[in-house]
Amino acid sequence: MVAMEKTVAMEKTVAMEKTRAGPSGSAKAGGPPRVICLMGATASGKTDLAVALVEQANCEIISVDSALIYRGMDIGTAKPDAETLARAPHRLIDIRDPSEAYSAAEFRRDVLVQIAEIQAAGRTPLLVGGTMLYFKALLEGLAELPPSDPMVRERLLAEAERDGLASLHRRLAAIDPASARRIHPNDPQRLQRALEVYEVSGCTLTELWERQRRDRQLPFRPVQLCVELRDRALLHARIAARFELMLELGFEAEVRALFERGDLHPDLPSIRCVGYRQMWEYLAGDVSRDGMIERSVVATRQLAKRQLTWLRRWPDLHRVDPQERNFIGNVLKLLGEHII
RNA sequence: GCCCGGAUAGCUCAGUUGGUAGAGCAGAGGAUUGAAAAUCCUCGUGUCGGCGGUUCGAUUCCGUCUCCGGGCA
Repeated sequence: MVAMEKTVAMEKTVAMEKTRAGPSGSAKAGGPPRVICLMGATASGKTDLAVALVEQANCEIISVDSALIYRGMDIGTAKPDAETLARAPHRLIDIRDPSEAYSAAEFRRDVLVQIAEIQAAGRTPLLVGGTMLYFKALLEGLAELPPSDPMVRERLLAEAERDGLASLHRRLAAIDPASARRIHPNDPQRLQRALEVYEVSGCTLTELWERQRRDRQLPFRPVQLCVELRDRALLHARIAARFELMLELGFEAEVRALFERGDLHPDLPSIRCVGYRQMWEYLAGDVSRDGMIERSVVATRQLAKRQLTWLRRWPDLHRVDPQERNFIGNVLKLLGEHII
């Protein structure tokens, strides 16, 4: 009887790990330490909540955001201001120059180091952000693949321009039919990546994915929270208001400084960020100021929508709405059940 | 007041030699493995401004009214 219970409990644990280690069960005694994952669409109030948590619990923030990594990109990324950062320091912000690239794999490597450091100091890591692929890379791992290769990418891009995307897709179908079936012929980025992996490693993406270990144990157990405004119209209103505020805070001058550096261009991941891309077009004289504002707000709404698509089917998520009364108190209570 | 244009999807507009209409954008849903704030996929019934007339049939032609531009007084 006792043995059976033990077996059931073990199976439960294994199942939990497979589904990204859900927060069910008591976390206080034993087991790997907790980390808090705080997710949510842009402009839904993640930062405010994170700062409040830092002030009321023994935790330390790590940013999970592909735009906050860039130095000199502060206003348009809604990076917390200096005063906020002094109160609630964020790790993994300002770690790249806008001319540089970053990746989910680099994030995974970096974030594991930061988590270990915070835990060694006796605190709970508080991961906050909206880059859902980064959260996924951390929680589920990535296959061992070669990093991107700028030379190969350039060659593939030239090939696509010369012979068309269909040609790339045909070539992929010949070497890796499974990937070709999965990747839409109009998706230049994934087509390029699949071919790049093959050219660099000699192995197909499909082969390398199959070698991926899915039963990896995380060195922590996540409590996953999602800040979600249930009213979409309210989210849209907040997005529009926030962009106006960014303009008042000097967003145009911020992008102009990048524009005038001379070494940056609109194909860079940094300049493709929401708002920066549109302000760049305005500075280049391609759209009017009103057009820039409209397109920036639209792009932000579309970003939020894509984030919500990730979140909608995300497992083991505690959803909290900043509109509810005693919002922070409720979150603290929820976390208290798992951590404190 | 007169003349000329407009009025069609949330927006900008195309179109129907008379058989009740379709693009782009927006929006919604989805995908997402080293660019991810990226990249890609799917989704289009709307008194065709109102009223009347001609017609088997009008969003289309005619009349009239309303509104919006522009011009002339």
